[in-house]
Amino acid sequence: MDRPRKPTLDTVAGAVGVSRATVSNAYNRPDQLSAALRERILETAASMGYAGPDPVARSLATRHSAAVGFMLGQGLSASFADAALSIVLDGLASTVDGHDHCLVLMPGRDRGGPRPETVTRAQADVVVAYSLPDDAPALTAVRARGLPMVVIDQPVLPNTARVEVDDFGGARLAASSLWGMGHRRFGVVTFALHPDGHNGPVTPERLASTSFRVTRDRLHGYLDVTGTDTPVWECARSSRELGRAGARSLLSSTPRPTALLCASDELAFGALQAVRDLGLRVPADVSIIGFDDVPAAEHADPPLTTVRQPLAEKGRHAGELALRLLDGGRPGEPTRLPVSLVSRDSTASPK
Amino acid sequence: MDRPRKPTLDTVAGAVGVSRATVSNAYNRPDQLSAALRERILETAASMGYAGPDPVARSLATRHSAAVGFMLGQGLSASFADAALSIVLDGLASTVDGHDHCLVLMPGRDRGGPRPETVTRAQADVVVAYSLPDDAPALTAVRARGLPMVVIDQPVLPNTARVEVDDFGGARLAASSLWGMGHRRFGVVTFALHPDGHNGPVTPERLASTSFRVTRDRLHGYLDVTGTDTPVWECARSSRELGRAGARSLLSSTPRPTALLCASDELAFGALQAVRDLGLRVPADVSIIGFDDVPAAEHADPPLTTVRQPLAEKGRHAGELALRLLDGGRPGEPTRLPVSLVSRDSTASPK
DNA sequence: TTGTATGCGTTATCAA
DNA sequence: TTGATAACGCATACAA
Repeated sequence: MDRPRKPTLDTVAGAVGVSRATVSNAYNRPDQLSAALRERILETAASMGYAGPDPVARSLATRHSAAVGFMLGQGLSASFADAALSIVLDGLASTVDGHDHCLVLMPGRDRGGPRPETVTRAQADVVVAYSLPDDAPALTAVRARGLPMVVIDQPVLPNTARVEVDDFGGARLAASSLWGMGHRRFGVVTFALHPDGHNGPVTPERLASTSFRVTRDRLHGYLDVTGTDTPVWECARSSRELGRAGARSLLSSTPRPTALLCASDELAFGALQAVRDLGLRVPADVSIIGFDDVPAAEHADPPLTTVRQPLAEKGRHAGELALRLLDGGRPGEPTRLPVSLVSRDSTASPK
Repeated sequence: MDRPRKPTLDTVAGAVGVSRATVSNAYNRPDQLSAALRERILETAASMGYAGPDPVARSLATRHSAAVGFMLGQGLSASFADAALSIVLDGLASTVDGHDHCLVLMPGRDRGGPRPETVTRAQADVVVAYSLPDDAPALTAVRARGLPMVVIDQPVLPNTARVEVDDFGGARLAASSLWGMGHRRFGVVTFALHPDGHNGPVTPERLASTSFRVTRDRLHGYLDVTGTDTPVWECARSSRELGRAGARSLLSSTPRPTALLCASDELAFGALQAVRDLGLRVPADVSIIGFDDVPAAEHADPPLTTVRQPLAEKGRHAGELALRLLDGGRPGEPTRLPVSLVSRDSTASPK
């Protein structure tokens, strides 16, 4: 009743009448043996139901698993609305897959990233950390294993490869454009300052101790031009729904802001909806500006003015960095990808 | 200049003055040695920078890699635009992570699923296939490796574990509800019938040879009620934008349909937008109905009437099934999760 | 062009 | 409670 044991290199070697090494070469170094022999080996291997060298055994022998780990701050469903993550991940996955590497997912459990045990047990040669809080335990676990790491966006770690964008500059760009149009009363809708699930107005104390660099930089970029007394609403996640609620709250204050600066497009989409909810119009009554330039921004109603960052490029570059680290490359200086303002129809001069 | 070799079980065993087996037990079978010794081992291990047993070596010895592979039909960016995938994936990831298993991503390259080589080299004990076309090469690769597999939704494979919903029944439910309200002129917006990237009206020939079971069932469920002469528009992917374009086309025919049946919520969101584009109103001028009941459906403008399927549950169940297969369980009969109609404000009787 | 020998870092069986 | 020892399935210098 016990099924036949799976064939191994040895099995097929025996069947063909050659040594194990030769069969191994047939798969990994075709130039090391005659085409005829190779053909014969592959054929009988197939007929025996041998699907090629076992990946795990190969990994042990070569001492690399041909996999890159991907750690993210939240669960997958929390990020379902966040197109930015999807695009980055897609860029990363393509790059990695193109070099015959797998992507091992390590989603965040609590809000602070993956469990340390998950990291400890994952078979990966290198890890890409996506937008983790400064003190994520998973980071310590990666260090403990001595795995090379590249971080996307945050946190800022000494001597660690990183790819990021100029969040401060981008935010400043957005705010300046609004200021230049004549806006003087602003509201800011931001995503999390801390991984504690808070939704609501931001107090100065909370602002002073953010544990997300990206949030910090974008916020400071905005406030740098609008003034530190600008009301800020914090959303626990970057979601349309939370953005809608935040914007609604901001817009119900008197005097009403004439422009809303949003830390992400997703939040801005919510803000767009909030303006509609209140019977107002964009940009006639309220200007809305986003950050990221996800594909939907162009098709929003009205098309969203936003700060463009090269998302796919970010993922691709992180992948290349990771692969280079595997090749013994040094972390080097962080790569800073360019941002730019994309002016569409959600902003205009105030009446 | 060569860095010191990483410590192994042997290294710490030597340092503590015990055998390799004992150190192994310290990590895997705490009850097999005295607490004191264990403590001492763990301590010196930490001081030597040993982060625990190497995952790859462990996998070779135990003969399972503690990872489940996840194959999907498209690239990540295309798929993640669809909240349904994210939610399913989240359910799967939680389940799997809760049992100390990793998730290895195998995104589709071409439209037919992951590359076979990707599957061949992936370290996973079991694979879950998400909504692949009937003839995906990746499926053959999984078979060749003799890996157990559970498929979500499609394709239907003999003797293979599967979790699905009653797509035909759900679609019928939706159409019947509209019919009951008095609608007689319908349009259908569907996602891909074939993995060939086609966008446009569906001919009877194309309809007759769909390679996606889910599409087939939902479509037939709709047409079963509305009649086979109902115009159908096919979108290459389930995206808001494509749905918008399709709906716009359908709505510009004369006489205009009074109701649009969409194969997914994402397509329905696009349809909602299309109605607005044309200066019409939902549901006064056109009724819209979706499928899935993603979270955004409830917050759409207006809130979307749709067919609810338990997405997270689908992912969780697939995860449990996969884990059970690993435990030597038999595939068993496919699990069919229930669907139900959620009536909200995007449907009403025609004027 | 092919074969031999050894190492990769564990787990697991069995004996002490 | 602890320690030898044999798998696990493969890659790779090196020798033939």
